[in-house]
Amino acid sequence: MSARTVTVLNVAEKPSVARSVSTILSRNQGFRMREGRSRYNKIFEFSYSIRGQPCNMLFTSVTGHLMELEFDERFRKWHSCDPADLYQAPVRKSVPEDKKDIKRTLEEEARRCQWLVLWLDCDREGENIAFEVIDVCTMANQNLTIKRARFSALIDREIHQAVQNLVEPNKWFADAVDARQEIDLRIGASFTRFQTMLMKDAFIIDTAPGDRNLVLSYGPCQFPTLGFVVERYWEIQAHEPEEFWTINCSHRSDEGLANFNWMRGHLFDYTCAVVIYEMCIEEPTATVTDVKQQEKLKYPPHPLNTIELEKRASRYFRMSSEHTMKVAEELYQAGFISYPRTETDIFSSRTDLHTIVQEQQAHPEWGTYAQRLLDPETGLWRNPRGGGHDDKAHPPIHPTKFSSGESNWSQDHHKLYELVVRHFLACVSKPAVGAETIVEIDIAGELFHASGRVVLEKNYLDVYRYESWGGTMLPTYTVGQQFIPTTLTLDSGVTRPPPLLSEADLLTCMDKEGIGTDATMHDHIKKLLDRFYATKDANTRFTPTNLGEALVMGYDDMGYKLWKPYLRAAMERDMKSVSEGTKSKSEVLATCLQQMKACFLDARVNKVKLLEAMGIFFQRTNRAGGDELHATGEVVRRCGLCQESDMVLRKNRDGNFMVGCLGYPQIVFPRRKQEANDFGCVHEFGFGNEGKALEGLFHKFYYLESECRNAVWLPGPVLEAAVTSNTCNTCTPGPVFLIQFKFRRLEIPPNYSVDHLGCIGGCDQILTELTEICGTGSRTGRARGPAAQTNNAHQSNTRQVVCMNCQETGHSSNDCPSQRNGRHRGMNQQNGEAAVSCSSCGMPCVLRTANTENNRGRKFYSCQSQECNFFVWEDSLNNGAGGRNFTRASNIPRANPGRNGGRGSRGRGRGRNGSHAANTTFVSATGDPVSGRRCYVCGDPSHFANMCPNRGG
DNA sequence: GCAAGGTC
Repeated sequence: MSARTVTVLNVAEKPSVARSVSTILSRNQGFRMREGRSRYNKIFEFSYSIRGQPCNMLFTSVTGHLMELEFDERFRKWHSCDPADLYQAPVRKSVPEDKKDIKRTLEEEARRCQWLVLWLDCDREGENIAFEVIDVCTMANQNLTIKRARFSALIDREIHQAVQNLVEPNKWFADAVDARQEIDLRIGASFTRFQTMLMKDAFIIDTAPGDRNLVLSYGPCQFPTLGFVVERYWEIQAHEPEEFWTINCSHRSDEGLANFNWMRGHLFDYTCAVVIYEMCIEEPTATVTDVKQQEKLKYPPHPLNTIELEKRASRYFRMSSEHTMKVAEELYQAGFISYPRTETDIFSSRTDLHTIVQEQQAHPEWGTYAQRLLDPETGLWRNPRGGGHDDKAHPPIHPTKFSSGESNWSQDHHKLYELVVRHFLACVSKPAVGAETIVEIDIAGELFHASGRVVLEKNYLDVYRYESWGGTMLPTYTVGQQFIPTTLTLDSGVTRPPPLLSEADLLTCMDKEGIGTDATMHDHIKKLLDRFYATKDANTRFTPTNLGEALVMGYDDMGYKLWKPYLRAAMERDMKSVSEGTKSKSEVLATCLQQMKACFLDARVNKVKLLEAMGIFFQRTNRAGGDELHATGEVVRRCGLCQESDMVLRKNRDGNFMVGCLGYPQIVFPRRKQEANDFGCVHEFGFGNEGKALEGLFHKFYYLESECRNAVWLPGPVLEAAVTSNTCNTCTPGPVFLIQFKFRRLEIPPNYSVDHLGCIGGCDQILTELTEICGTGSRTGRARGPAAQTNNAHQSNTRQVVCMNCQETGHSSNDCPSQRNGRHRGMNQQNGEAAVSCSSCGMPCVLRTANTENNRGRKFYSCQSQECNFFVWEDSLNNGAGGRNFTRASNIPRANPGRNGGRGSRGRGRGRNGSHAANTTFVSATGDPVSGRRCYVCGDPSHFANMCPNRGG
């Protein structure tokens, strides 16, 4: 070896890269391979010349991060410190036991070298690993010259270019990761310890039966992932089914059948739909007004990256993302597919796509397609389009070796390899071509359209059998042509809630909000299942468990969005600033940790919210842990209503006090019946009889059998309240224990004392006055999630007030809709607004405001009589609703008059029957009684669901 | 017993 020769230690992020780069750089003379201390990380040796400098190259690798961040020894045990201390506890990086052999290899080789060249992946994590390697190597040899190789693909030109243009390692990139690691560790450990220790002993957590090592973990990625699942679940719970109507038309001719859809889509206003429908059937001749013909293309998917692979495997094969990655990793290790952890969905122009296709020509199933693809005469080839993502490190996932199946492959290996190959062949293929025809017709001024499609060229669809593009033939129509429809029907339907999130949906949410990386998303999803926060059904759809829902609810009640993706997004922005040098690592760490510590301390002060949320779903133990809640409450008196249970003093989640009966239904399950039965719940509140027709669509509610809803709400300004041993001399039946109150000074009139020893038995004038002046702390529940604005089914999970007027939950007697309407009516009369009498029964009508999706804010009059169904839109009285005559329509039974109350409408407004129905008959354009779908409750074609005699009330 | 990120 020449005296001028330097020995260079090269380190890659993984063994495969060390081998690939060594292969490329030693192309002329080859390399020698020898063992290192770690069985996976071999050492490759070869000669090379860097900018004229002869080098003896040693090439080895690590396996991802070499070091781990951890707390100092004395903070590691859970009970060693207050979790809040974890925001300042010293942390240090060290090499864990299972990486010690790699460290020894690096140390030994570094001692022999003059240069260290870092070949870690060119992203922030890679840069951070580079500095871990530098740490280890410089400890062994302080005289090393340190350089970084920048490369974006493992191809000859790129690698040679990288080694001839070595640069300095980027400390900013590494700093960003250091900050991320430290924040993740401190937040994760503090919240996890806090919530686990708080709740594990306080509740019987039957969601995780028999799991003694139950950990209620919190993490900046896993919690927002859970948040997505819970939010969708709440959205479904909050959904109010709304009935709508649509007019359908079909026409059968010699050439076949055409189904025409109403251009208005559907209407929620039944009256309006009927009026239009009647106009159509009175004048049913259809005139063709337009015939459009156009060519449509269906494009193949973009080249495959990790998230797409996971999503498609989940969609096509119901494979979990975690399992997909395991199988993909094995296929990669065996050389059949390219590196499976990649963001890239565009092929580099240097990739030899044709060669990859050529290899697949021998396959019995798709070989012929590959042959056609390579034949220029077919014109099937098309250079792939990218989706705009490039991690600059790895190409899209593609086949790297031909296989018609290996003997050691499982079904899933076969499926996944096939998906990778078919996807690859698809994205180098031409799009499918179809001819689309749209025919528009006019019936009595109403427009309808029908469309048909003929697939002219399947192209990529021939190989990508996971996708289809249905064709429907349409008879020929010409503009001006007239015909009488074969059927013309008014059909009803109901709006449906969105489905539970599927695994593919969840990945989309995470990707969109930047939760996790493509290599870790599946881990976070799996963590939800491992921690018993969510379950996954056979359709890969996720439902939160009671535990998952309670945790999210608890933090939500505190007002924290810790379960939302915002925290992670903010952290990600900070990391970016650090990597760009606009903020320093210490600056970001200081501000972020300060904020998070404040948040942590506040959460701890408000831990009662978490305990209360847990208390909704889980039974308490007698052990320590949320004793702050006074869970059982202090007994004030025997309940005079049920005469079975005690009434106890309680503080609700908003900090308001009440004295409630212990017989109050503690468990309210918006869940499956079986679950309810297990808890002895027999009362069912659902959707009346139509619930049968909607079974599976909506959740019902089950209450405990021996329930008592007796409650006395205390004045809102109560700051503190404690039951004393003094009893009231006047109230019976006794004893009624007196309560020592402390009121908030600013919230009560000046002539009242802040301290008061009071009685809730009815004798206490001061309590009565303060309640009248200041109101109580009762509430009607909150909206959760975007869909919860109108009415929130979720509130049924919380302890609810029972209205003394209508005996329904969801509002107090102060807020009872029936009372409210009464008040409105009074106000209207005071204001001199026109009062309307029912044209059907003569009773006065109440002016109400609609709260349905399509008519929110619109005013309508509704007959006060519960036996009558009359209703009319206010604006239709004034202007005739755009010229249409509604006089007749108002005699037609209304669609959903009680809708303004949502679930609370049961009982009221359900007294309608078919009394008005006889006036309206439904016939097709041909004069026959209409056929097809009608009432969705009983299926009878003679009426709609709103008139169904089977519909409950 | 805690996080998330690498990778085997």
